[in-house]
Amino acid sequence: MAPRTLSRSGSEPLWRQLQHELLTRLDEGEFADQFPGELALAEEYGVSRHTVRQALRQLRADGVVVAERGRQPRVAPPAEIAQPLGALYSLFTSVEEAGLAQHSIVRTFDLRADALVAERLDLEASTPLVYLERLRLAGDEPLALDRVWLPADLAKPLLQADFTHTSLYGELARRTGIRLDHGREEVHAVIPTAAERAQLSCAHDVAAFAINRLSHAKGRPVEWRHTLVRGDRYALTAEFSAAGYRLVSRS
Amino acid sequence: MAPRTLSRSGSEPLWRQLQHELLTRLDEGEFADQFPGELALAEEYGVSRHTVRQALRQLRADGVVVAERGRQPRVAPPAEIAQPLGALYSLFTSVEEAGLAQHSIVRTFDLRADALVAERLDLEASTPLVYLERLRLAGDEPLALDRVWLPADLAKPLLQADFTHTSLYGELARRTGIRLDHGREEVHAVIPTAAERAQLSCAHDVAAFAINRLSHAKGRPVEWRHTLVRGDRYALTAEFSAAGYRLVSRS
DNA sequence: CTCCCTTAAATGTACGTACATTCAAGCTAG
DNA sequence: CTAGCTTGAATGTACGTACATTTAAGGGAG
Repeated sequence: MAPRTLSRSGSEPLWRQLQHELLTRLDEGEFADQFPGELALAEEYGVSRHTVRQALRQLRADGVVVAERGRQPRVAPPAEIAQPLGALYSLFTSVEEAGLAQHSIVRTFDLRADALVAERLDLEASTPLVYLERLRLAGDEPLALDRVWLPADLAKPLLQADFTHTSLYGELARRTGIRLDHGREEVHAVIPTAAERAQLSCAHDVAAFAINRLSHAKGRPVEWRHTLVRGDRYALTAEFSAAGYRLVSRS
Repeated sequence: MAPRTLSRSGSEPLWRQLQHELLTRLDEGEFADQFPGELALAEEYGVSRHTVRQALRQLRADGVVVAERGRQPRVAPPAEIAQPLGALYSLFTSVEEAGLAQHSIVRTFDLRADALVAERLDLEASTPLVYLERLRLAGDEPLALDRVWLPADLAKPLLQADFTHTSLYGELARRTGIRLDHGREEVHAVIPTAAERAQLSCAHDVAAFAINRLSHAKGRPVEWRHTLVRGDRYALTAEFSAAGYRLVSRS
């Protein structure tokens, strides 16, 4: 193994240099099959095991790398369930925990262009987009109206999928390998239009949440979503403390 | 200084025992003025500095204890701004960042009993409560209708305060020393009643957020709050990633 | 009295060692 | 062929040392 060098005279600590080195090599997928052990890294970079442990500490705390006594160290499995956080995730787990069956009615599912959405996805106005419009039911009653746009060059393989029972994020990962890693959402309180009320088959005195979400994968905008949720069937619930703010499923 | 002992035969690592010890002593307020240094702790407990550092690592990462080169180590200032997290905090910082002046009109401010609220606060139905009802304005236009109940035995000193310009949490900390440390809130989408619309002076086609919040301080329920926020003047904005979910002020 | 330098104290970095504990693979005995 | 033992490898814990860096306090020169 070719020994690599770290600057011992620079102002940046050795362990931090090593940490960045490893993050870079991880991003390049170098350790996909196996991650080197502490002693191997210590020898490769010519530093002590103590320094290697300091460099690895944060990577392990962040779950980027998994290490246990006796085990072969490995790169953590790619983020698993962590992606679908947020109000929408909270919504659908809440329904599930309430014991209600969920399924969707696919209203529209095609390729199209939309200048407004394209702009939000940072694309040319005429770029083709995969468009999926679903009515989501929980226990046979409408709960939400869900519209999603994704760039066609990434999401075309999705067109073969049946979204009656499966989740978008699951199919996206399975068919294209794309996993959303971060995003931003806005939650508005609105009064549904007559047309929306009809689709959601809810009374005239019911308000709704309108949730806009822009999600990214590896730095690229990948999903623009607009969801309208009946206000009489759902509430956002959250806990907060010094440790932070966390959405919870209703109990 | 009396040397303290840790179990060297038990299964729990020394550093973890020490960590718990220090947390306990911190809770008892022992280090209010000054926190001992690494060498002092090492000598007091008869362990190496390495072990002390391991024990302190998490306490420092969590911000419980502040340490810097050369400085006297200290216990972190008591949580400062960390308490008022959540949708309401997000709401009012957003308004501030938008450059709008905020003030309140106090509609009601008295002592009363309320069986329903008392139950939520885990109190007897007849327990006297401090009740504060405010109309909150941002830039001279109504933004939210805010109702708060607190146990009178704790919150009586608040009655002397003027809540036209000051925040409840600030006065609570200043006058009673109580700092809320965690809580739970529910955000509903609702259509305001005619009376509420009149108070908020908003159009008939505007929805609203109804936020219920139960806050605790040191394990005791201390605040029940009900806030109605105009949906045309505010949206909840949040970012999410593998690291978690975080409410943000609008940009 | 004030400014600057020295010095002490504290944490940060980095090296070394030793042994304990755990897991997985391989080998051996039955 | 399988069960159980041995062994190697990896991380976890814990000790030690040395020096660098930063801050704050104190003392001395002007």
